[in-house]
Amino acid sequence: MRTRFAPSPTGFMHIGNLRSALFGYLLARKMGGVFALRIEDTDQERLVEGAIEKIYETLKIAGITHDEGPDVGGDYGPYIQSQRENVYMKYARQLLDGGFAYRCFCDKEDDPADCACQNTAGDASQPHVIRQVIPKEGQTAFVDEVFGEITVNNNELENQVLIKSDGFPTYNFANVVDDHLMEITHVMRGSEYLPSTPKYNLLYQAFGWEVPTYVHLPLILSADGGKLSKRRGDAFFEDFLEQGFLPEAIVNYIALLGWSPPENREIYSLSELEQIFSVEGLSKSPSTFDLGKLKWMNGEYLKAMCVDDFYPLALPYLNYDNVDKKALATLVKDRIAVLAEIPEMMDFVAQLPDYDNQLFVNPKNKVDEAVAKDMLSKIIPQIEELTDWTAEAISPMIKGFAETEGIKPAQIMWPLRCALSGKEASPGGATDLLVIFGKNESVDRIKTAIAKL
RNA sequence: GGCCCGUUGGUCAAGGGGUUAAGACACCGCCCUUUCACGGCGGUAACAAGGGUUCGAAUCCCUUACGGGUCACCA
Repeated sequence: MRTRFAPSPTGFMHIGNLRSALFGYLLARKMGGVFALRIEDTDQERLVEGAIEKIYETLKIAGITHDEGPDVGGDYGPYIQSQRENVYMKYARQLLDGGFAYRCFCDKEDDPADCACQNTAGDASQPHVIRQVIPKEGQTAFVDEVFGEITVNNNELENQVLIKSDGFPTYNFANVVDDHLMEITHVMRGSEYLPSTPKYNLLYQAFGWEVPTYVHLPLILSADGGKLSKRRGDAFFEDFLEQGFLPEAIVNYIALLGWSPPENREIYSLSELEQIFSVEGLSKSPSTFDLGKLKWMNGEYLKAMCVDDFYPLALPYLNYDNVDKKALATLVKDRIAVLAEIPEMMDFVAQLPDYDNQLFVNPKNKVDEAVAKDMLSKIIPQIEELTDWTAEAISPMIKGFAETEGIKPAQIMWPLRCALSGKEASPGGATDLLVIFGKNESVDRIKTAIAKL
């Protein structure tokens, strides 16, 4: 049992492609088979420098490891199509000899339907392409594991180009030849290939090769019903990494797009997916990429992490001096869905925002501006006296203050938190913020509040 | 336009002749709470439409509508 991922090195990793890779990988792992990587670089015009390395890198980040490929070797190499040119020519000649293909000397613009090349010998030294002979009549049918039996009339099919005039094979040809030569048993790809699959079947037939099992995957659409696009930043794996999504969360999420697990659960590690994946769970209808749900899932992964693992991830977003960054990370870990939310959530740390006094008004906690001013003024001496600046010491101090003043703890907690953060919402309460800011900064901010009030 | 495929709440989706039609995200409400959040509890919300077949249809068939894919010397 062998599957493959066959991307073109054209730049970034499209989410749809990544999912194809993932499902091919999962199926191979589940069945104890082999997952191969093949680079389809037969379009010389679309080559992008460094794109192959990018593919290796992306798969690695996603945790999708291949057993065979250009970088890791294997018995079916080379795994880069541009290095297999002679292979394709050999098989093209075989088709030529068998009458399954012909040399076509027409211009690109000409309609191959009424081209006479099929019946003339032509001069092989002249520029030309090699086309597949498609029967004019009859039907071609194939069975797809997801979509079932699909039949098309041969007259819908074109005499497609197999070898381009530059000598390189087309995807249509190279794909069939390589899948056979590499003994790929399960072909997984997006459903956009469904309509052209009959042509590939005809090729297999012409060669007398066994047809692989087809597993076509439903498309992934964007929120507006169209395709995922580069412009809106939802098309590429890299886009999401940049936005601070965890690779594990992205992989988990896309696994659930067009596939559903046998049990009623959604959070799965890659290795768990490897255990339970099956083509039965694949659906036919296209699914919409929901950023909101991805965010939720990412948040779940963040919450499940321990602080020590989370800290290095959060560090790039915590550019603050004179504060315990790990304490900040702890505060923020369970409150965000995406790492990129950190700066906005933490902006009050570097600089106290210019807030309105209305901030202090909180009827539920029985706090108004007067109460706030009064309580803050009264607690300052106690704060200044405190020598042990830890949560263990600060918390009882505040509670004790509330007791002697005969107020609810919230009546001092709320003003403190507002004074320290200057925001309606902040990660952590008064105690957390006091600890983080330290005595001097805390007192400064509280005095600022009193002055304003 | 031809051909192919699809259609269960706003989204992901289970269910494939008899179900009060799961669950999740989002949304709303309540509770908890030293804010927000987290967490807990609850709620709104769906079988595209019309015909069949059947004792019985979200499930099977047909038609229509809508959506998508594809018709390259791109993959």
